[in-house]
Formats: sequence, C-alpha cells, structure tokens
Amino acid sequence: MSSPPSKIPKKLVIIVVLGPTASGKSDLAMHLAQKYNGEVISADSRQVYRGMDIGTGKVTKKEMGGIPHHLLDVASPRKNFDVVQWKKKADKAVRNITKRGKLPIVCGGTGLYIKALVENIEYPDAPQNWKLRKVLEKKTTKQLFAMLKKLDPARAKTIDPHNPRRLIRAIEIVKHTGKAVPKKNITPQYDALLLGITKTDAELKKRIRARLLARIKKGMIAEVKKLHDHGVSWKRMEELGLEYKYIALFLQKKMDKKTMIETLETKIGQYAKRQMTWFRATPHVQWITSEKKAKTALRAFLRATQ
RNA sequence: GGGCAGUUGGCGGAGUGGUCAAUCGCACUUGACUGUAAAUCAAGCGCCCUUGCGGCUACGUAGGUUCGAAUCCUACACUGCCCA
Repeated sequence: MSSPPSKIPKKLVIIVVLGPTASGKSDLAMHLAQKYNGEVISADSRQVYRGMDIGTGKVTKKEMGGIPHHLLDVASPRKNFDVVQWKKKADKAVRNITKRGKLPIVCGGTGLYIKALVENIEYPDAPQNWKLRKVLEKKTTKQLFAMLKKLDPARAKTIDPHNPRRLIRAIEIVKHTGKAVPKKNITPQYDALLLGITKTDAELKKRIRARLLARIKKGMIAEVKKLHDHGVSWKRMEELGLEYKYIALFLQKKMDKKTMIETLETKIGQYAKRQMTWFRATPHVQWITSEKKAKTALRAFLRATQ
C-alpha cells in the first residue's frame, strides 16, 4: 500500500476484500471482521436485491455469526440499482461503522463499485433518463457515435464507439447537463488496504462447479420461481444475469436442466475471468494466497495508519 | 442385400469450379470499462513467419478430370433414414 503514515488530515480507514466469484471472499471478510472488530460492507451488485439470496451467495443471518453486514437487501429486484446509489450508502456505512469504533471491511466482486468507493468517483449529476434511452436504443451504434461526436467531441475520443450502452449514457449526460461529460476527479477519502484473493484457474473452476451444484440443491431454482411469482419479469431476470438468467430460461422451458447447468458453469467461469481482468488493472492490490497472509498484511496496514 | 442422404476447423453449421485458411454462432485467449457492471463492448483464434495482395498443410480416405477442386467423377470407409 502506498498510504503515507499518519500525516496531517487523517483519513478513514477501510479494508477491501476483492477477487473473482467463488474465490472465498465472504469467508475471509468474515474472519477478518471477527478477529479485528470489523463489520462487513457488501460490494456486490446483486446482493443488494431482496429475495436474491441463494443465487448471489448471500450470507445467511446464521452464517454472519453476529457480524453486522451492510448493503444487503437494500433494493427491490424489480427496480434498477446502480453505482451511485451504492456508493452513497457505502460511504454512509463506512462513516457509521468507523464512528462506532469498528473496522469497515468492504467485500465483493463488483469492481466498479469498489473503484467508485476507493477512488471516490463523483459521477456526473445526470439521472438516468429511461424515456430518452428508449429512443436512443433504436439507433445504431454508428448513429449514436455520430450524435455524441457532435455533442461532446472530447468524450467521443475516448469512448468505445461500438458500445451502445456507454454511448447512450454519454449522450444522456450531455443532454441533461448541457455540458460535456466532466472529467472525473480522483481525491480518495479513505486509506484503503486492498486484499485480492487469487486462485488458479483449475481450482476456481472446480469451486464454481461445486458451488453451483450446492446452490441448486439448496433451492436456487425455487428461489427464482418465487421471484417471478413476486413480479420479477423474465426479461428482468435476464438482465440480472447468470443463475437468474439461465434458471429463468429453464423455467420457461427454453432450455433443459442439463444444458442450463453446463451453460452456467461456463458463463460463471467467463464472469470470473472478466473480474480478474478488471482487478488486475486495479492499482495497489495486495494479492494474497492464504488467510494468514491476509492477516499479516492487515496488521501491518493498521500499524501504519493508526 | 438394395435405395437415398450425409462426412467441413474444438463443437454446431455455411459454402457447391477460381477472389476460400474457408460466412456465421458457440467455446477458447487477451483486453476495455466516466450511473444497468453477474451488465455492456473490442481484438485474436490451422501452422510458419519480423514483414507480406507471404509460405506451408488443410474441407472422411485414395485416385481421377481441370490451367485451377472443399466444390465435378470413381472407388473405399464411416454415419443416418428408407425398402428387404
């Protein structure tokens, strides 16, 4: 870590446990919380939704063993949640936990959320405009890119011209603010220790498969059915991705069970890869291979910052 | 035993005389990431090579026709359906 030892304005301290799916983040975070008087903040874009438990690997009340967990079940799966909302709540949780003299331990695999928190990213003040998006979604990426080029040439230079989702958001921002997309300013507000869990590809693959089968046994399919009964559309389920998407396809008889399981294995594996691509590019991560090493790193970090 | 259909790259599946190392989808590898991030998107993907409108080997096997074949002909092998 590059955090300078006790200089003038003391920053709040956070621990971040990150890594690909099925790498054992939750367990590690929990153990660290137990040992170092911490509380866990989930940095998971799907665990925020109520009723999405087994499929997201959300820790149960029992498993929490008295350790408070934040940012779980804070949104309806029928509605859209996003980084900005998450960051707001996470910042609040960090302050709150710190105030009570506990150590905030952020744990999750959603790289964007972690980045937003650690780097203190201020997103442009432009709410999502679904009406505009609906119109823009009908256009080709070429047309979108041409639009953006006119509205915000600077952003057009850096954006991926093939990615409709980004193009639409960029246009949405300019349309709303009337200005070009502002440059993000990075002024971290926390002293963060980033602990990354690594596993070999083979090991991760094995864990993904085992976990998938265990979840099915635990009633994950029934969970998806229940969500649908409670008004989560199949379309929404597809957006939610992975287990929710493919189990939804299975429940609609668009896919048989065997295919569903096989497909999920590969899709989850691909997801884990994408996560690693992101985390590899994340600065200041201390990659650890055992809980012992995590603890050593944590102690050193606390010594340096307190 | 007879008839018909088929055999293409890891898989599915186009191509039916030249511009085909071979459309496309999947998988795989690598990567991007300014409010959906479990999402969205990009590049690569026979072998060799520094390069190239480059070389080599390839479309079941073996021959043949042709200036030229994954594409036409013959035989063989295997697979599927139909008649015995």
